[in-house]
Amino acid sequence: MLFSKYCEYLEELQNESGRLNMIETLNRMLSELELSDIKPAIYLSLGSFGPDYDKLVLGIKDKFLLTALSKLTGIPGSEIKSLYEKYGDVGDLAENLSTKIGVQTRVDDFFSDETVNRELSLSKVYESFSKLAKEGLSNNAKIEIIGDIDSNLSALEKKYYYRALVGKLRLGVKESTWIAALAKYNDEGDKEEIEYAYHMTSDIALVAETAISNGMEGVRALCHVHVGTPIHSMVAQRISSGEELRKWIQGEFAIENKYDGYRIQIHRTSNGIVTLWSRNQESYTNQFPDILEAVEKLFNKSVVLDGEVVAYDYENDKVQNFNILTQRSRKYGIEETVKQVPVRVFLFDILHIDGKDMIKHPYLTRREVLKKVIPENDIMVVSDIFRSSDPEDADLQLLNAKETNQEGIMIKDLSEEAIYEPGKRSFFWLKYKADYSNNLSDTFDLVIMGAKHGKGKRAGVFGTFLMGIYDRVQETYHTFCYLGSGFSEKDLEELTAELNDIRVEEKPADYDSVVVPDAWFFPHIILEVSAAEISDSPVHTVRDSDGKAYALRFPRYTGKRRTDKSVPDGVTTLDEVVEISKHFRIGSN
DNA sequence: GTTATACGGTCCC
DNA sequence: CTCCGACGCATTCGG
DNA sequence: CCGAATGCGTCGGAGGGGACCGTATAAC
Repeated sequence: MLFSKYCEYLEELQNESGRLNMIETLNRMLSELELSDIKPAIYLSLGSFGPDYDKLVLGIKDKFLLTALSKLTGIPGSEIKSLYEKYGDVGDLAENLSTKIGVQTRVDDFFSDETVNRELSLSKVYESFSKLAKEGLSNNAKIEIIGDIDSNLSALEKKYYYRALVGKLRLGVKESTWIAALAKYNDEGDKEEIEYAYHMTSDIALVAETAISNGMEGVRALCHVHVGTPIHSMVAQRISSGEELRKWIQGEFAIENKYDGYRIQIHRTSNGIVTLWSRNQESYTNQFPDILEAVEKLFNKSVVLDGEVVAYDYENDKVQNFNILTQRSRKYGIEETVKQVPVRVFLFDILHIDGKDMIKHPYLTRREVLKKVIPENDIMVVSDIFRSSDPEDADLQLLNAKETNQEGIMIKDLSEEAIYEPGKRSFFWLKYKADYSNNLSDTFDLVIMGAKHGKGKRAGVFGTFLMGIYDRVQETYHTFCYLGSGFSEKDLEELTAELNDIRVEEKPADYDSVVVPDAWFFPHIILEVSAAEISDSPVHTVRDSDGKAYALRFPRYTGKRRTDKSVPDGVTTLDEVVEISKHFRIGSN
């Protein structure tokens, strides 16, 4: 298929509303694709370049493309930047730049008369992305590659080419859309089976190719655990009160600690090859040689395990703060960091053992098998459960979790139906965190200091705000976090209009900020903000007397505009933050 | 020429 | 990770 | 009784902090 034809389909999707129409369009596209084009067509439509566990990473996002476009078109960077503020999308920007310089292009075409030969195929364009993913390319080399493709594209093609480069097609097409389309594509198509095959292989394009070349029989053959290939993890539905759990779980349930670490899936093939995988099917195999070694030592069967890895202080028997663990995600100096940041894996599930899938068994059965399989050792332990049938226990355990600085609790259905549901946000598992519950969460009254322009559906309004607290001693404002979650579209429109009236050219003298937003404002608007914890910050400027800086983790607008409070007295103070930071923390340091 | 810093990108939550 | 909004599907409401 | 209204769950795409990595550039 020609890239131009492919883009016409994308444009159609862009203009459609309603999932059913999109599915119909995707099916027309499918029927026209060569078999060899199916994978590129699907990966690209998702803004990706391969299955998650083995995809190309370009290292290109909007900021880079703005400088690239400036160099390619000769338009000054400042002008490109202000146009980007307007469009909020690099694809839309590239499309419109191209019509802007279209006159010159057409003159060139007139003399070269190669318009026909210039039509690029979908596969050709797709191949070009692998050139960009090569390591050690200079930025100029990348721009050259992009320019080579760009010069052969129409305005419409540019729109989707540039969107693909940043991995955001903004079409409303994701894996589940393709699953629905594939189910419709073939009369026998069973949506459940296609979805299941996808969750077991983590590769929607493989499932599509299989469905089209081998039919449902081929798809069914994919529906099992492939040891060595990551499976989509089951994740929990959230609840905000103990009694809410009765909506989903009728009988007995298990309460577990919710560990604040990385989700990890551990695979060992029958011939002893161990691989480790993240929640999003990225490899952890190189990151955790300590876990790798333990698995190699402890098992002699094929096995797939599910758990959470945390940084662990073995001396004091304490789970450490999440940010300590993140030091383990590195490419260099791994051996030293293994010693500096020891970890422990809390296992809570087993998906496969010795040639048999465990997925369809109830939780207690899976746990029994898991316990039997894990030998006594330090680094890999089976997480404890507390069995109960009383929702009040959930509230009690959550209180206890908050007291002991834990993230929250997990509640798991113990009925016979409660199987492992790969890839699902399942109601068999519920997560219950203090910051979901109104009476247990802390809030802050922060003042808007600055803002950045929104992108995509937030183009034209401010999309995120720089929020600050007030220091009564120094009489200065310090940045505490950016805030972009929790706003309705109306909120953003109103705030944008209001803020434009109090916008100032320069950063006010009493603002202490390292980060630089697109716009600065007089301190005036106060918003209520809630968060999960206070973390140490390398960029924000809320500092205690030791000079340690803080920021909010998972900040969101509660919807409460504090018009009842005024600046600066109504703004949360430095002293208050320092006080709250002592207990508003998950794990130990 | 070498080292330090800035900036953007990718991934975890 | 959190949140909003659009959509699809099921159930209830009201003429 | 049936179309309209409402409720609920799902999905996609906005947005957050932080550690690390790679490239470019400034400083030495």
